[in-house]
Amino acid sequence: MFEQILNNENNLKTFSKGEVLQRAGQDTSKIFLVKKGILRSYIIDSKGKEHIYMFGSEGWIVSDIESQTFECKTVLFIEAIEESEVYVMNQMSFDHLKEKDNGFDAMVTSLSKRIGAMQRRILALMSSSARDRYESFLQIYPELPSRVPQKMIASYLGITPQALSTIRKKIAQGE
Amino acid sequence: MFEQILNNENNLKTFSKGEVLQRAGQDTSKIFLVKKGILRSYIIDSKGKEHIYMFGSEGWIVSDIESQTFECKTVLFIEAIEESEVYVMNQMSFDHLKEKDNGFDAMVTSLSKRIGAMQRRILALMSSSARDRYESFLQIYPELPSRVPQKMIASYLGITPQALSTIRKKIAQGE
DNA sequence: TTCATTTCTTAATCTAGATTAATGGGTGTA
DNA sequence: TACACCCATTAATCTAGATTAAGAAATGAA
Repeated sequence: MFEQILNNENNLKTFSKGEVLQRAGQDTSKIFLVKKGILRSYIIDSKGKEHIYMFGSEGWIVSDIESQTFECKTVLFIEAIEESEVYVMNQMSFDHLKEKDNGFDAMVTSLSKRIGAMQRRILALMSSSARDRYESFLQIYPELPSRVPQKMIASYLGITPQALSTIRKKIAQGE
Repeated sequence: MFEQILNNENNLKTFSKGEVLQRAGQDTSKIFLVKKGILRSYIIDSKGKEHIYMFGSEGWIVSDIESQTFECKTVLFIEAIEESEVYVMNQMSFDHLKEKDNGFDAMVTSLSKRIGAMQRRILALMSSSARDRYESFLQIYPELPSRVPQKMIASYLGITPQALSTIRKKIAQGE
């Protein structure tokens, strides 16, 4: 959606597997638009445990929107899971996008879609079992399991790798 | 934020306590801006259990943004917890808002704020205990406990009323 | 290739919160 | 006043998933 507007090579950067694009505690969050590869954003809780907030593959925007909107320190880490090509913007160049043709419209649509996805996630976390969440995850992101290690999928689902392993086993055996 | 733009009496309606403004399974979601009172939106899961997705008091917009954006059937119920005065819009009159002065800008800001709140909620559901979530709830919404029954707060936190009751007891006794 | 590191699996035990059930307190109504 | 209904509390039991620990399989580096 923003690709055409953005498609210049100025701010296109390549990150290698495992490279951290942003850490928690920074003053402002940059905005990352994934051209190729996969990013993950996550928090580290008081016990030192990682919880994946979202994956972003081709076409997705990854950013700490909360810290950006409220101008407080970032809470999310952002890291490349694969070698990735990413457009890197700061808040200023992002604001610039709005002024362009249809920039606002594209932004409202993009934000609304994200809210829709988050709504589903919140409702699922509150009302579905880990297994049900895993099965919807497979339907919504069929390509991710082959690109993302299972322990990260577990972290996204809000469970431990061990729990995911037993769920997978039960599914493999006749349900 | 939208109040000035919207402040005409045409679409202002009053709903009494317990009245349902919208049910799941409808074709389109209306958009409700709360002038006075409190609404709640919730799903009913496959076991018939309610899960509160959000509360909306004065100044909040309550709507099923997902169904609206993707033009699919509504999944959320919306109900008045108190007698409430609410501006009722459909998608068309909402689109109209964008065209007005600063309409787009206000919308992007409003959507970003909501995403920030949802981000916190998702991370809390994944990484915090029920008690921690209750304590942050009290900080963020200090006025709600006096206006909303506890079983609804429990439903918002994703726990049972019984569990909330024991948490409250422990907090009341020296932590 | 070998060795080291990380990931995945399996199993035993533990725990936060669900479920079930019973009791007492409020509130509205007749 | 009494009755019905809803809400909050307390307690006993149950369970999904966490924790801990150990071994197997995959990955990567030299």
